[in-house]
Parts: sequence; C-alpha cells; structure tokens
Amino acid sequence: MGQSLPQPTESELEILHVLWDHGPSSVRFVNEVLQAQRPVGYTTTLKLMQIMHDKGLLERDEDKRTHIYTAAISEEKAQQKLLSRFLQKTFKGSASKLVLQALGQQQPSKAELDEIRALLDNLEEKDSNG
Amino acid sequence: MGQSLPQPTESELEILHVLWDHGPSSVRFVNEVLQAQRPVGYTTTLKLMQIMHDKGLLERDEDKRTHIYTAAISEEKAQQKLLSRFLQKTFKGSASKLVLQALGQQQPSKAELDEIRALLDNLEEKDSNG
DNA sequence: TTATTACTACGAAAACTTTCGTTTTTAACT
DNA sequence: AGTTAAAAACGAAAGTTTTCGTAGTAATAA
Repeated sequence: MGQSLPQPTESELEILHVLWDHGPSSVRFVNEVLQAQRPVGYTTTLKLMQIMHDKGLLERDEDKRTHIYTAAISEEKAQQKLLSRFLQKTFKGSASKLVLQALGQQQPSKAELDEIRALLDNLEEKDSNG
Repeated sequence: MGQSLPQPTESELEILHVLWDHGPSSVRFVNEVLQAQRPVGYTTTLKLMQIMHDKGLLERDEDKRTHIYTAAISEEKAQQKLLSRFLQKTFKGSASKLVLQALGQQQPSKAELDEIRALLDNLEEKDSNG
C-alpha cells in the first residue's frame, strides 16, 4: 500500500515542475529556474524544499554537501490528484463540464484533438452501461 | 470594461456554489446549506460573505434587515477563470493533457461523450491551420 | 591554519485564509 | 417604551503558506 502524500501547494507545485522537467536537482539550480520566472530568494526555495522533504513530497540524496532533490511523486500522479480535487471543488465532480470548458478555452492542435478523439472512442467501447 | 474580480478561495467557492444553485440568498440560508455538508458557524459564513462583498465577488440587497446576497460572477465565468489558472499551474497550459486526464479519471456518460465529440468536431472545422 | 565561499538549518515574521466570540443594530412583540 | 429575537458589524485569534534574515557547517583557497 502506498502512503498517501499531501497535496502540494502552489509554490510547491512550481518546484515539482522544475524537478519533473530537469530531473534531480540542487536547491541552487531549482532556485535559478524559479528566478527566471519571478523573484524569489534562495533561502525561500531551500525552506520550501525542506518542508516538501519533511512531507515526503521530495526525496533527497545527502551524500554530497549539496543535497540533490528528486520528486517523490510522478507528474501524472500529482496532476491526477490535483485534478480530482479541483474537479470536485470547482465543477462539483462533472468531468464533462470541465472538459467542455477546457476545450472551449484553449484551441488544441489537430494532433491533440485526434488524440482526445481516440480516447473518446476507447471510452465509448467500454461504456456498455450508459 | 469589466473590473477584474479576484479569484475566490476554496471556502468562497463553496458559498458561490450555494448562490449559483439556489439564487439570491440570506446568510442564514447559505449557512444552513453549508452546515448540511460540514460544521461551520453562522458568523463564519457571515464574515466570509462580507469579505466577498468587499472584494466584489458578491452583491447584496440591504433594503430589508436580512441582507440578500447574489453572486457577482456567473458560474461559467468563475469556472473559466479558475480553470485557466489551474491549467497554467498544474498542466503548464496544456488543455489537451488536462482533458485526457480528466476523461481517463472519471467515466462520463454516453450523452456526455457525445457532447464532447460534437465540440471536437466543431473545433476541428475551425482548425484549418494545425 | 585562517579566510572565504557555498551550502544547510533554524526560527520567526509576513501574508493570506478561516474561524468565531462579542458587541451593536434592527425589527418585532407586549 | 421596554423586552426579546435575529441579524449585521467588528475585532481578533488560529491556521496555513510564503518569505527571508541569521547562524552554523562543510569545503576550498590562500
């Protein structure tokens, strides 16, 4: 059984994105990437990553002086959990409403549309009940 | 030009849902609906609704002693804004990724799938570029 | 070995959100 | 008018998240 990790906060999510995108990283590196987006102090990033480590959201290698952090949860799993909560809170659980709004809001490419369509076909097959 | 309202917090969103579902309501009524879901004091709900009024998220009719509050933003508009932010924060703006996860996560009914498909067809027509 | 640098650890302040006790106001009833 | 009931207003505490200053520690260079 997998221990259930807490939901990351928004700032924590930013950090997770850096780690997902770039792989295991030092605090320094993560902070530099964040800095490119907005001003944020080094110790702020450090503290946040320490908190995330305490929570179990990050793992870290302490062998070297400069600790190397890794996301303890996959991007997909994290997105899934966040989406589930968001869906409940904002759309009262109606995935189709969310999907319609998401599609209406941003114009996906043809390739993406095809991918979605393929998934729909797949779902429809299984959907023998109603 | 429409003044841009702040994003509602989670608790504020709960209150908005009550108003969207039941129309203009008193604090007492909103609190009773919330109470049915979880324990929450009357003055807590009152305070929150006053704050929301200050922020411009709610309008209120003060004619009668018991003030009547109304959502100052439509459900769709609010969902749109929240979704936009969530999409950015969690999926880095990729609507198709979000849609795929949302569809995979919850099994929409056949009717809903058809509705989504119809929208896809519609989008594809307009999508002459790629 | 001392000085410098780059890092972690720690604590606490600041900002934001949620909660509710207390007071004040308003209306209704006697 | 005086009393009571229900509501609004207010202030502040509690909880959470974000921020960063300061101190301590390990590695490096002089």
